[in-house]
Amino acid sequence: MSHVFCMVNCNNFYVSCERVFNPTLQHVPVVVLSNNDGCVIARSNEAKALGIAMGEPAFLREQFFRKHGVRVFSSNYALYGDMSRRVMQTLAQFCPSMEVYSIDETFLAFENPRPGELTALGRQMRATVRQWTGIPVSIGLAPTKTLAKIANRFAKKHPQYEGVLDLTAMTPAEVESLLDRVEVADIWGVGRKHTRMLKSFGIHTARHLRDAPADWVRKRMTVTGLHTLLELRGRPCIELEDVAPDKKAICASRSFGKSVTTLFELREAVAAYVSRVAEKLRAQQSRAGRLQVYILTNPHKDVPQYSNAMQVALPRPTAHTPELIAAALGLLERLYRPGYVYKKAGVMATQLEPETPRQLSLLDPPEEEDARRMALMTVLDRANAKWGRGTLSYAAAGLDRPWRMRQASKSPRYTTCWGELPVVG
DNA sequence: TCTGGGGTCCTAGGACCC
DNA sequence: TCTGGGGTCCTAGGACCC
Repeated sequence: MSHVFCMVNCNNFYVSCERVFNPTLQHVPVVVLSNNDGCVIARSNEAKALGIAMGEPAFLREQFFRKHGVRVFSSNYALYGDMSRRVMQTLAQFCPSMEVYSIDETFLAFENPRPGELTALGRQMRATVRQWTGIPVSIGLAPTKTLAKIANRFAKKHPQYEGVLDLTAMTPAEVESLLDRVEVADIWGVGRKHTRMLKSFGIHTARHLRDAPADWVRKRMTVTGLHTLLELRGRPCIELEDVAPDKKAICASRSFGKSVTTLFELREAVAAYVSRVAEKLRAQQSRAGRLQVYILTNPHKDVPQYSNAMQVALPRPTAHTPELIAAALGLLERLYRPGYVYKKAGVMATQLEPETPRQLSLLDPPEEEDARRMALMTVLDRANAKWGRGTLSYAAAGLDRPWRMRQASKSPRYTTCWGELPVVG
């Protein structure tokens, strides 16, 4: 049995989501900013053509945006998350094995396809997603995930492929000349450090890496680098993760929208983040054995710097918000130093373990207390799911939250909020 | 006074991903 | 005024045990 991996990637996903609900954004430069309106994290083709780079700080480009009529949006994750779900549901109809890899990417695995059949199927998938969701996608097919990613890039970048490229339908010589045109930096799994290292040894393209000695790569780039090399040779090492494994760490962190100096404000922020972590723990039916809190000043600014983290083993694994808030605030008291301007705080839960199902009849008193507390958490989660995040929250997390992130240019939550539905007429 | 080896578990740090 | 957030995996090294 052999299968062909398929990578489906949404083109300029966040921008495409904005365009679905706002036709005036077609054919003009559009960018979407990160949380806190910090830097550029999505660009339309027109914005790319203007030379706007991924990750550029937005405040350095404000003049430029105005001058070139660039339409700027804060990120709207309620919208993008919902659109992503629609795209994935559409794709799932074409293939039983699917791994949703990120908000805008998914792998599919086709078993024993007939030669050449997948290009046509890819075209059909692409047209269907476009028609049902409004989102344009590109599709790459190959014998390994790493090669499917490469095929996907070509499908997206070169219009002659009409959005679909199947490496299994090409000759070895054709694949080779394609790998000649891929820089090592653009290979999935090769980052900045390894790029610099490889180039210093004269390895510049995917073909060079494919043909490098395996044991040398193993030594220099660990076993993950070896897997990349083997996958470039067409030997699958990275399997499809059909069922998403439980997360091993869950965190929540944010930069502040305004400067924060007092312990009071930090307490509110940390309590809010830890509430979020607790929700995620319960959503995965896990409890945390350890909790970490960190705070830091703005490393980009020329001000006195302080950054520190502390963690604690919890008395018992828990997903109970008040217990976690108490632990986090205890850590914060010890971390806090007055006299600094804080920019960011974060909370991370680790040593997660599954919430064990309990038999009600066998409860001893402490477990009964535990069950009662978790029942309250369930009520809270249901209310927040139904009426929106933050409907019920702990007072420790603050009310007006002046430290909240900035989102000056957010579009409506067109699809997930009754009050923000687009009006036709 | 000086001297082992083998194994496990945990954490920190680095590299990577989107 | 102003530079994102949330994860994974691998390895080295320390602590501890026999």
